[in-house]
Amino acid sequence: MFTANQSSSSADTYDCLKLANQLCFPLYACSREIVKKYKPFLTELDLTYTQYITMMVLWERRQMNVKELGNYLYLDSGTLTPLLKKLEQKGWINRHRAKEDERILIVTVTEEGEKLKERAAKVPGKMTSCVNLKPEEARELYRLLYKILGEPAK
Amino acid sequence: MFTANQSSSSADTYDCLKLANQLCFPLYACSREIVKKYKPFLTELDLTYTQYITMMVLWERRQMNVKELGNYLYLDSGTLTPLLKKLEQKGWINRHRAKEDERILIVTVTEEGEKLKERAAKVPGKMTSCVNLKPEEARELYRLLYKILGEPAK
DNA sequence: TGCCAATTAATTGAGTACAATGAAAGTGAG
DNA sequence: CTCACTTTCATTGTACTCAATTAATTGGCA
Repeated sequence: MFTANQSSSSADTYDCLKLANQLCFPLYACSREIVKKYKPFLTELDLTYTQYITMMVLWERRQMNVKELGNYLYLDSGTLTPLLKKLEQKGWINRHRAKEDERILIVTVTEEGEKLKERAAKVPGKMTSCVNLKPEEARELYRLLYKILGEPAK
Repeated sequence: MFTANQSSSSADTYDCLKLANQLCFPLYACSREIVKKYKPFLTELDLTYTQYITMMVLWERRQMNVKELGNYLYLDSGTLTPLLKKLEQKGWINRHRAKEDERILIVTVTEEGEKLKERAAKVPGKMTSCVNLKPEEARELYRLLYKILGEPAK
């Protein structure tokens, strides 16, 4: 069920095409609005949102290759390759090929990157006030989104 | 509350930075995954997702200016101007200035655009099988997303 | 061993997103 | 009336996003 039908008493042939009946649209709009709210906090750290979540995975795992990163973030090398080059330029990560398999590019966090983590730790707290959901609503939203993504929400 | 804390027995200083604790991330990933699922159906109509939701608003209202469109879609002229020019090229809309106020650009749907609507009406149904939420879950998701967007879910 | 299919990143091209700036058209207080 | 201010859209530049293609490397198998 991907159109959010509310009980329509007067059914139009094209009701299914009304923006208000789409579930995909608030998802799309909401995602962009949230990213926009992050922007001022991330700009302070010289990070874009995509760079931020990439660093987030790397801070947690210290070392990953491009394919693993892509699986975590639902991004492909077309997005990640230039993004990782930028993070390398900024001095937060290193990129080098695996000796045992030259196809694989390994990404690691530098010391500078670790320092950035300390500053970034303040970002999630600052976002708290930006969304007016009750804790149980946030948990339910989290569950539903991961259900769509086809992964157990743990 | 914008980090989706699950009861953490062993608290790490940096737990707040774990991807799994973010609510923004599944929102961002989910939005892109859904758009990706639309792609084959929309490609058939020679539409991108953003063009699709733009046409959706126009099919409903027949006539709108750029500012109104932007308010509906949470997009600005930087995105809409080139997009509308493309839709005009394809012959589905017309763009012309309002006589009473030359600043305002009015967008209307052409006859060809109306024909496209008939073909597009099949898209929402095709998406149905792509998301495995129960109807009440879809409604709840819809409500929560519009709560974040700061609008009543009607 | 040598070749072929699979794997992994990088590249390319089209299309968004969006902040910042620009330009033209209205508006309104003095 | 007029000039500063606002509104509206267009433009510019940076950064994704992703499908499709390319290139290098590896592993399997005849």
